[in-house]
Amino acid sequence: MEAFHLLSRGGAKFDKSKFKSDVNLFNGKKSKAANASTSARAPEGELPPELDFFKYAQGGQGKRKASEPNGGADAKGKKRRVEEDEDTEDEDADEAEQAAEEDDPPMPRHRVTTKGNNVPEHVETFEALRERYNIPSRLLQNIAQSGYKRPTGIQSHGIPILLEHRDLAAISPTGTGKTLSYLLPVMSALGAPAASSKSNPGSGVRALILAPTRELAHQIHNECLKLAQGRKWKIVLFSKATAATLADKKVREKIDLIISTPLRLVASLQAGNLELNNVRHIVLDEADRMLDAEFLEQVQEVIAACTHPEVQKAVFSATLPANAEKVAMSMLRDPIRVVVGLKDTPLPLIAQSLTYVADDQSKLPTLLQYLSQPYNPPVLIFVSSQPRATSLAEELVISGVPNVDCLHAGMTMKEREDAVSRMRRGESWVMVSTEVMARGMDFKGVREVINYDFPQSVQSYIHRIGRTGRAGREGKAITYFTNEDAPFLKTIANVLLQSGSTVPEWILKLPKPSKMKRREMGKVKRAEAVNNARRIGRSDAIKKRDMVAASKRRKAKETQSKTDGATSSPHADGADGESA
DNA sequence: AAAAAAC
Repeated sequence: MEAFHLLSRGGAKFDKSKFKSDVNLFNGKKSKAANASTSARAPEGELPPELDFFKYAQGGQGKRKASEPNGGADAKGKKRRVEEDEDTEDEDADEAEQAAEEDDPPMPRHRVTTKGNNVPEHVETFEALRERYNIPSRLLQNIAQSGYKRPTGIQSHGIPILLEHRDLAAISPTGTGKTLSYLLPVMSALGAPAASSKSNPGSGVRALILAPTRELAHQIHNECLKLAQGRKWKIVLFSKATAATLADKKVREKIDLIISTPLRLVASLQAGNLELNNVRHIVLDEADRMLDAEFLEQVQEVIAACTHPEVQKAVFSATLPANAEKVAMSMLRDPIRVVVGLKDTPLPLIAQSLTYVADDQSKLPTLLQYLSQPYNPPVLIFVSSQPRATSLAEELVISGVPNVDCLHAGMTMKEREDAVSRMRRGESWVMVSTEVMARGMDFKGVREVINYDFPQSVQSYIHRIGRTGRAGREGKAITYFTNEDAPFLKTIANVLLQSGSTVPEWILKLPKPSKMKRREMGKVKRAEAVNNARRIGRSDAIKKRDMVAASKRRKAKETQSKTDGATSSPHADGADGESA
């Protein structure tokens, strides 16, 4: 483990300034290319995709099915719909300068469709919001300072809806500024800080934002702090530590806004340490994820605790499958539904491809080969489990790949945070991760995503590759597939087609496997997974290292009673614990 | 259809 950290961080190898200039070079080139392709495509009018678009957008649900047939038929460039989007959702606090230097990529507009009663008119500029809704000018200032210039599609439509206190289901592609779409209205409605109105018993937590991972909650919190500059609101990123302070009622009464993962909040509710009866705004980010089986109960419990009659609810996501949408709509009151671009379709800005790799063993050589040639760092690599993330990262380090990092939820909070910061600072060239990183995370610099392990759903695919191509930048996504992935290959291939990437003929000719067949193959896959898929490569080097580590641990245990906290790397055992 | 994440 220590070897891993040393190697991957290896000071000598990492030449930051060089990296930076590479990045700049890339940016310059790319934005020109993006401009060119935009202007080339848009004016030509590409009728077929446009027509397709309207068909789907107006039809509402079930588009995926409808799209499959012609996806196969007209193939290729045809399916490339209008360029959409983009905005400037930026990231994180420490990224302000980076944003400044990268400046504005082209911002093609998305088609937007809305459905619902009395839909408020959209705005073209942030200034228009002040005229119409009288939102605090300090907030507008902070928005400008954070580098936001023009509202994106979801912002110009979603913000007025939320400012008029309507419930909203918003579907907008990855990297198109959803975060600001809900933060601005919520913060605009927040009013005076709870701490300042002691006489008012109706203060306390007035807004709640729920996200599926700690990392995403943290990122939202950062964004929130930027918008809140100059105000005295107490904006809390919920964690074990902050939850512990809530035993004191005075502390919780001063909170204005909470950003949290659901379970954390449920724990505090059940402990009787939190009142949500004055919450006026609830936002579910990554809504389809928040409403799937594992989270639904928790989310419902939180929502049930928000008993104020005027509570406004909003759900946001880049994907919203029909069943999730049903659940979402049933929670909302007289909702408005806004769809930007094509539902469940990635951005055309992302150049996607599929790579055949026969079987699991063939993946590592393929990846090493890829990384031995010039690529655009940072690359984000997705695998299907924590142990696979750990061992793939180790294999890469051992193979001499520079600046390799790893991030999964089995790591300690500190390790996770450190990994994210390295990523944000541009120090990671190759980041190996699990689904934790698949949703919402906004690393502007990510130019390439590799699905080392095949994604388990269309939604997962869309979100994973959506880590690149953000805010109008171009991106590249490669997906490895093995024979075992065959049953799900065609579904993903159709997603590629829909978003303007090309797919080899033979894949399109694959029959759609029957449900039974899929189930059968699923079984085989699972059985094999149990047998061999925990670790990636199992090189001799790693085996040896593991044995050494194991014996060290044994020794450490024996002497533990004496030396206790003195071990140099308490976290190493945890992260490496699965090595058995 | 299934793992990851949430604590």
